[in-house]
Amino acid sequence: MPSPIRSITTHDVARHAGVSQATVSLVLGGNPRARVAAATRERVLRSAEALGYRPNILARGLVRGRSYALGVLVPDLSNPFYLDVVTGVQRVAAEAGYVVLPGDTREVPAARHLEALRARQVDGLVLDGVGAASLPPDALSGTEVVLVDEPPERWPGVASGALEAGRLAAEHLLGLGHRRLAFIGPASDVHGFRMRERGFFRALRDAGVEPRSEWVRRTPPTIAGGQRAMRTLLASHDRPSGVFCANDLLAAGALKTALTAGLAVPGELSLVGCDDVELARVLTPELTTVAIPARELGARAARLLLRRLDDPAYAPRSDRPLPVKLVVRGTTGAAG
Amino acid sequence: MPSPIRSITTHDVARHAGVSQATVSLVLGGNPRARVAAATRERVLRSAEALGYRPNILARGLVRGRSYALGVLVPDLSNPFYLDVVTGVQRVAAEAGYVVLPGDTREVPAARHLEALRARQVDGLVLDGVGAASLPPDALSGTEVVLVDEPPERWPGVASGALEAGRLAAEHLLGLGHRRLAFIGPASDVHGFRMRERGFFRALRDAGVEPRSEWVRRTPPTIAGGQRAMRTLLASHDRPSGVFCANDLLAAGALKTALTAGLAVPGELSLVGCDDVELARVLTPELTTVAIPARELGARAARLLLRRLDDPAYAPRSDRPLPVKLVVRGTTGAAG
DNA sequence: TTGTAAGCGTTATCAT
DNA sequence: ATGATAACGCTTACAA
Repeated sequence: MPSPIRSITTHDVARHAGVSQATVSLVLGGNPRARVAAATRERVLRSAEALGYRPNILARGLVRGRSYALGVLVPDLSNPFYLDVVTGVQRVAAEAGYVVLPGDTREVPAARHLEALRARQVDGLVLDGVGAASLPPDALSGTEVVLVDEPPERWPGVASGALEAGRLAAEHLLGLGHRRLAFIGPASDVHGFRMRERGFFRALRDAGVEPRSEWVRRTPPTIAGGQRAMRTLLASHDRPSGVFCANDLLAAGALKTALTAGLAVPGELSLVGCDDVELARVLTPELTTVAIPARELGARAARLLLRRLDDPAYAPRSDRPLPVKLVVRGTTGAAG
Repeated sequence: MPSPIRSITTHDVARHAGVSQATVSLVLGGNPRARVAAATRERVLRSAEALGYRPNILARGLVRGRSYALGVLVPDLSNPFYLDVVTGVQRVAAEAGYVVLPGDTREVPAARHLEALRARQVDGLVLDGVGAASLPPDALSGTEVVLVDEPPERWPGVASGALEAGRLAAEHLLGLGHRRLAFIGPASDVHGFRMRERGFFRALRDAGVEPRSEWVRRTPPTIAGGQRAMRTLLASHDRPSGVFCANDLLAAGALKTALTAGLAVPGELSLVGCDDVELARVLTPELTTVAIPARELGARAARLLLRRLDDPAYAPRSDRPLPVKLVVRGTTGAAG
């Protein structure tokens, strides 16, 4: 049974224009080196217009061996940061005629997403924060892959200055006179988070500040996680005076808990987030954070992926991470 | 030129199993009334497994006249409410083997999205808050459409209790003794917003409270919009004591501005939002709001759409809107 | 310059 | 119960 309302095909246009179906394809297929008489082309174009012809991208894909679809996997689409990455991919992809299928691994494991994307013949994959290394061996074989903020070992990737982000946060807090510094971040081995953490502690050590293990709180990188972690930090009789949170969601949760507990922020506690999502400016006081260019990260990933789709041998020359920037707002102040 | 890495097809499996390609399709196609000898079926299954066969959904779609893809259009994906609606659609769609192509009309107009989705042969469309009525005449023709929170005139739809939401907000504020009530909402003619507004004002009038026109602030339904509107409200020497915001983003912005201006919330100003997105519980004080079941709204829309795909004549019997619920938190208190 | 024909991977209708 | 065979809508040699 054919589709209920059959849409206009090249055959219809051909009949209407009095030419062969192949000629229609030549004219409408956007093939640059298609040589068709101006008069014929005109006629075909007019017929297509008149009938309201729309090419069937699926059929085109079938013969070209391309689906013109890209998969994007992130850990949590409800985190505005990842959503922005996806949006960046989307924008670039759309310009090239690609559609993007976003997926998030909160409820469905990455491997299952990959399975589904593969059945859909996606031409390429962008993976951010899903730990490509710990995936089933050939979950990624046969598809072009670009990684975001992961070590570019087996696959090419784009990166933000995660190490630098951690360092900036540390130096800002140190510069304000803080020495009693805590860190809140996920326990997962997501490379981007690891680097933020490493940058932070490296800067501390460089300044001769030895981190205390009880001030390193591991928790899911969500608002709820931030609240829990801050509750623990406040429960100890020996409180830190400054905290770096591995992302803004954690920071938002931490801030909430601190304020609810009656702490003055930044009077008694300074807080630095990371990402600079819109939420950061809605909080009161506004969140000091490190801005990561999420959209640009996604856009870059998409550009790299699209290039490699055309030329699998293409390797980016500059692996330089995207610049990050400290944004000082209201949650940080001089140490008591 | 075929795709670089040709994947396993039914032909490969057929060769491997020593049967015809058609038989493979019969076994693997999931056709319930396919009668194949148990031994043959077993052999085919084993071969498919061995070769790692994955059906090509695009090819299947081509012959079935289905793409197994659904489009979802919302005004703003960065609004967690709409993201939740999309997530709801996604979950249901995925279970039925459909993929969803989300689009947002912030940068690209709905008509252009529709154009692209149509070229991709999407089987159906879910539209939320994009004003289906004001689209080009045949932008939606030839596709199954389900509307969310719009008047179900030409197309079937699902709805939340938007009218009720406005009423709940009003009655809550009235119950707290507020009489000087303002409203912040978008100027656009998005039906859902209109209903929330109507419900609010209707309840006011029912209570004998006449709304003041200078306390009706129109602004884009975003955080920035909420800030602007609240700034205007505060600038007038005659301030309202309670405000209903058409969504939580507006409320978050309004709260921020009020707090920054030094107002006590809820001491001097009570604030009610709408949607109950996660953000509502991160703010300090936590936002009183009306919970709308966004995910369920999306899930319902998807279920309706999928049903109609199988049976275009199907019309839902119960149009009952999804229940909404007032969630009293910290931004509302008794009138001074 | 244009038309014919093969084929992309699948489903589905036939014969066998 | 299984195997040819003809679509699905398109692209792309190759022939005319």
